[in-house]
Amino acid sequence: MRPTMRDIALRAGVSKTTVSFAINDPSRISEATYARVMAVVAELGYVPDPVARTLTTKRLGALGLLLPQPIHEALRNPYLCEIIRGIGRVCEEKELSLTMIPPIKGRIVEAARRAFVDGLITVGLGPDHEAVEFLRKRHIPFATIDGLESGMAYNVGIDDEKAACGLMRYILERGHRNLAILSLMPNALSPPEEGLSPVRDRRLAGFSRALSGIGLSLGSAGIRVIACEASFGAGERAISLLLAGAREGLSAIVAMSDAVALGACFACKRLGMSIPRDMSVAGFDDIPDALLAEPPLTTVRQPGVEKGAAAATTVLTLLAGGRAEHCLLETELLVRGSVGDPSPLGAGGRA
Amino acid sequence: MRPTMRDIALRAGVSKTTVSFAINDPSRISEATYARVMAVVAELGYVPDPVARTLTTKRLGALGLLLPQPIHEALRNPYLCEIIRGIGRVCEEKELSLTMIPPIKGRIVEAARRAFVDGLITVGLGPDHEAVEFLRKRHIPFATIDGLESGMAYNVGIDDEKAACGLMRYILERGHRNLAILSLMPNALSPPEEGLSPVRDRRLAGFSRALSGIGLSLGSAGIRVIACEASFGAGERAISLLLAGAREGLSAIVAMSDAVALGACFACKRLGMSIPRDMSVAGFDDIPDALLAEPPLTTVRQPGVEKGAAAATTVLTLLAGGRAEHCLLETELLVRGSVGDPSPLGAGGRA
DNA sequence: CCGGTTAAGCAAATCGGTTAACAATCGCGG
DNA sequence: CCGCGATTGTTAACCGATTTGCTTAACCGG
Repeated sequence: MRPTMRDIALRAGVSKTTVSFAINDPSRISEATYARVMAVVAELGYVPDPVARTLTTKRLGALGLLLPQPIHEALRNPYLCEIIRGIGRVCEEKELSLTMIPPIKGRIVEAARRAFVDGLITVGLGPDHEAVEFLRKRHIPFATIDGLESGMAYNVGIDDEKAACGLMRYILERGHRNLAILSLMPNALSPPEEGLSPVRDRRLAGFSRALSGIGLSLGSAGIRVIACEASFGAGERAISLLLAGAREGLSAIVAMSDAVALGACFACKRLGMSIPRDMSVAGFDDIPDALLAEPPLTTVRQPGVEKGAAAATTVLTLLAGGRAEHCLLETELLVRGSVGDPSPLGAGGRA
Repeated sequence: MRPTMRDIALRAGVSKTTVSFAINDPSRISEATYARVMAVVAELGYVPDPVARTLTTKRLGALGLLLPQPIHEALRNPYLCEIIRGIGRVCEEKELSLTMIPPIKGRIVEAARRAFVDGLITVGLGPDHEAVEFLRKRHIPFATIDGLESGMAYNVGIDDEKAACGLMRYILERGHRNLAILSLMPNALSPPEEGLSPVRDRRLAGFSRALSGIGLSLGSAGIRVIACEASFGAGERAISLLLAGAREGLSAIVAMSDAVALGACFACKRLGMSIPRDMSVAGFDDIPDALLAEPPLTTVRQPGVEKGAAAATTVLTLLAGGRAEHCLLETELLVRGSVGDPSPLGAGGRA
């Protein structure tokens, strides 16, 4: 069995306290004793049990990320990876580890309960989500990413409404009137009580505002809103399915995530279409692949890494007893090659 | 402050023991008492402290992944993401969380020390790595991925030598004689004592064997071996640098990872070359992007997700006291579009 | 009415550390 | 040679749970 402090103390002929001092504060004991204790420590290969230590110090040395989906799916989402990388960068600096906490039995709050961490970060959860409520009640330091700004939780995000509106305006300015909007799922794995995605709602609102600028709405003819999981595969399937039916003049696809948009591109290409000649596609996030795609994807850049880093910093501030605040990051419309003019083909197909 | 078991006991007018029973084994107490206790539990929002519980139960409910690099860099590596996804899938099933543990002060073993986990998984560490030795000494259940098969640790991997040899044979059969091999760094962040990468060494051995089949070696004229971090950016830089000098007849680039290969492709394209007409590129791993690239990347598929899952399963087996064994997974040469015949241009340049 | 089960609840030990409070020893100035 | 502070080490309480025995009371058949 693994040696404990008692074993060391016994073998070195000192008390547990002395061993503890040798390890945590050598200045408290004589050099000779220190040497003797450490010799035994080395001999038995003793390492203090981090768990036991935690009981009194109250520090685990870990930050937790409450994932909205199973790890297996979450890491397929490049945008989420960016966020994790940002959190990781901060953890790195503070010598913390990062625990990814998937929902248990589909419930995030259940996962939050058993978390072995000093602080938590959530993604996509509004202030009335049961998990957020739980964290507040338990006074666990935490920050939300892509949640809602409220008195209930410190949030890190962007102005989704404005960004989405800007993107849609651009699409409309290019002349597109016949669109498929690939929205997000309410929440990948959510039973109703898990609450809806604040991000999705605000982006839809942004789209809506842009549309209303030219007298259209999300319900207008020619505007389809399709809920779609945030993954390449989901985007591909959604568009394949859509185009398998009548194309009905569709000239542009606007997705709420780049992963979905790239999936859509893939589906289009497989059907022999050329982008942006036969179909325009726009995304959201600016994941690394967006730039590498051919043509490079027109999208809204949002700083994923910075989001993660800001959230982690917020949690650490809270942990240190400091006063935190909401954080709103900048976005930018990146006009690249995937959006063109409405194709004559598309227009023709409509008739 | 967060309520403890004592608080509940006091308020419910029972002993701590009774509260513990109410939570862990209600059958041990009367229904009336159970109800009373749980009412107080609900009222105060009590949740047992997982850390304290662990002290006696010895189960943390978490698996740890010892990363060879900081999280920030590690997650940029799609292949590593695949591995993590595989581990995640297993964690999911067992309701465990997954802790990503970056090196501390550049030392993996230091990170292993403070890990709050039931079992660990390492990536790319040989049996003589100090971290692996530490884990053995401490009898922590663990498995290595891409390590070496040995009596010291259960390993999950592929036959790197054979796979690399197969890939190189194919390249040589297509007629290429003037190559750049993008090898891996000894280890992204390793001081010498961190040990070299077993994977790299065996793949080089495989390349070497294939080359020797036609009378060449890694040291022959026309064969360059360039160490390169396992990332898109590193591959891009390495090739940009290489091609900035004289091209010297180079007709093919063989990388040890797809990320690097894709970076190399990008660099080539930016210089106006067409793949595979002007330059052939082959990778290793078969990450999702490999198939999506244009042209799709010729590569060696190795099952990243399965690797992770197998390693996690191994650790769980060990944890349950069972007997584990090494796991050697299958690879497959995927001939796609990125490798062609040596270009006349390349051949000409050599003169 | 009695001995023997069973059920319900509790006190105390334990897990492996940290830390406050205190005791013993030493050195040194006065 | 006394007394005081600094140095070194120890004892014991504590962190928040689990778990082993033990006690008490209720119940049951004979």
